[in-house]
Amino acid sequence: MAARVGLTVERLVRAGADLADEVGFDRVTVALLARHFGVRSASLYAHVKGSDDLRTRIALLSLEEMADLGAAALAGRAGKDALAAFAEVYRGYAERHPGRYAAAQLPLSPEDAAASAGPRHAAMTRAILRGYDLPEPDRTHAVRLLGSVFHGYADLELKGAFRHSAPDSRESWARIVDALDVLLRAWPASPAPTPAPITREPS
Amino acid sequence: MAARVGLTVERLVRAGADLADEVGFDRVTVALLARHFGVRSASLYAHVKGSDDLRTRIALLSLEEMADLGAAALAGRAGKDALAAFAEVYRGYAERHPGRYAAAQLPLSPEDAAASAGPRHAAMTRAILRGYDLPEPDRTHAVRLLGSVFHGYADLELKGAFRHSAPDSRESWARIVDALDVLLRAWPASPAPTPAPITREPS
DNA sequence: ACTTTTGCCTACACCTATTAGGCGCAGAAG
DNA sequence: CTTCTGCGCCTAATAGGTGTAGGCAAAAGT
Repeated sequence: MAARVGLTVERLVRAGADLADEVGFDRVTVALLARHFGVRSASLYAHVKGSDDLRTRIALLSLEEMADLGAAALAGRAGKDALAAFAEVYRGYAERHPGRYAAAQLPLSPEDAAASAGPRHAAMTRAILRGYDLPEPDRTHAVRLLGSVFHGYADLELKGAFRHSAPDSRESWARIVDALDVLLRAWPASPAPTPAPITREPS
Repeated sequence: MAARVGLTVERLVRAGADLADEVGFDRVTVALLARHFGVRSASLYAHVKGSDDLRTRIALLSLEEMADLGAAALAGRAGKDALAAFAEVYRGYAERHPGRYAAAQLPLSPEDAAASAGPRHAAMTRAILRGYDLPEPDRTHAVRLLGSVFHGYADLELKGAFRHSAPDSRESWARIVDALDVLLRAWPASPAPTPAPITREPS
């Protein structure tokens, strides 16, 4: 029939990412993607090693896209402005591309992780903190906090955690960014003088 | 052969949760669970509606367990003490029970969500905030922030995001809890009653 | 002891993943 | 313009997971 559809890794990964946004990342399947191209499943194995490889490539693509958006958002901004813009990239990306965002959460092998845009994300978060005045161990703690908030909020929102309760999610997000800005200015100096004994370890 | 193994929903769900902790939540399968009991897959369908039902029940169990631990941790504590204890429940649970923690992230149907321990989690987070002095819309924003940080941090740590970099994750976690305490005390007042025009809407 | 329940089994139909090997169209070589 | 060659997509086939229908025998109720 339609001989030579013209499959390439790039086309497959792109289509796979789109598919993820439509039906959910965990429902992206070699068979489904093959059907989308009007081709048999086996044909994809010439371009992609298999299901895992496909998913990994979609994850890497998503990380790159998000990093590019982040870089664009940070260009020419600093301080709270940069913080808000970067935060909006996360939220916006997760909203517009739920499947890609889910893909970006896929645990990667150390090699893939190192080759991914992950380090760029970390570097950008660090760059945002240049606008605040944090000495070194704290800067890393702050990077981790920001990463947690951005990811945690986007993830919870995606799962609908805020969908059916009172204040609109966008409003909370704006207020949270405000709060983070305040926090980064008032970041508590290194170890508090209270070495309080941790009391319990349940279960 | 071994007639009547004595399957029940509870035993299946419990074993499924343990299995999730061993092999990962997404690798929990009806077939695997059946093998674990030395039984054919079809036999499980008398107790559980299917794969989705099984997963959902594991998710609900995990949410309950976490809520119980949270309640125990909060008993008799207030303020920063309560905050730190609750935070530790999240981190500790995710660390000891990665599969269950992943299960707890499963998106639930509205009915299941309402019947789950999810609302208890929200109520406990709200209770923590009683130790701080936040007026009402802000309290909800703060609940969402805390939820995001707790979940985001646990999730990232589980995926190994902090595993191969400088300061130990536990240290960051302690410092982040400190920072959240500071933030909740210095929470920025709501924006002026003047509905300031939103400046820009990118994209 | 009998009947009823019901727990687990066999058999099947259908889906996805993945491998092995075949055939033909596209572009290069003559 | 023909012929050759390769690679791009195919068919075939295996393995494992989900889920349904119906059977048989052990447990439980009388």
